Amino acid sequence: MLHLFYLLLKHFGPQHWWPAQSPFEVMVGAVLTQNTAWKNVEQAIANLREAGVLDPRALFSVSSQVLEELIRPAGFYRVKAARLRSLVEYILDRYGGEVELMAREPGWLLRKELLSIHGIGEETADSILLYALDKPFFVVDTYTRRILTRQGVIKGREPYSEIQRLFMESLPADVELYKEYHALLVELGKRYCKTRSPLCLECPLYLEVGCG
DNA sequence: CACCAGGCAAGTA
DNA sequence: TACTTGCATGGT
Repeated sequence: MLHLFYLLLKHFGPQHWWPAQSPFEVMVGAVLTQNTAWKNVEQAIANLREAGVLDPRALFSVSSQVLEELIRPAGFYRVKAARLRSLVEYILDRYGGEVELMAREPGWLLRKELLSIHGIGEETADSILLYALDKPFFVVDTYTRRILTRQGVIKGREPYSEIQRLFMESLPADVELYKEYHALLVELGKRYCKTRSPLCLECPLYLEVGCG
């Protein structure tokens, strides 16, 4: 697993994810990017910033209809508005809206709490834990699954937890490593492993490790 | 025109 | 546990 990381790092260079100005913005982005191109999320976040609602209290204070219009470019805007509300409500109730306070809790506890929020599944929870709160949880997304399947490392139908364990049990629990690794997998996936084409001859790893 | 994007929940068997 | 469907905009 580390070998693949160094291969990707050498080829693509550091990705310095996640683009955001605050941990809360990362959380919002994590929800908005669910099954959605990041480009669309950028516009939605820009709208939220212009409206001055990129903090828990302000976001909770706007009406659902206004919120929906602000995030419309990110798609699924009705369900996502409700999901953002659920997330923000949790941060306000449990931590008084203070993300810094939240970040002091142990990761295993936060993960359990995040997963209990309606609209936050495993990938979104881990994205928040890793990129917003600096907790060492590896993020498994569709690209990760696709790339590992093509590498022959997994069969493809394994549950999320199993794939996550594969990384976390073979890598040191290093936040920066996890951040960079996931970002690199997404970069590889976006550029060379789109759709279900069985071969990707353009793939830089094709010759080196047989990314077919 | 079809297909995809940094998922999740609810329903069905 | 393992599929299937709805959610929706914007880019290729």
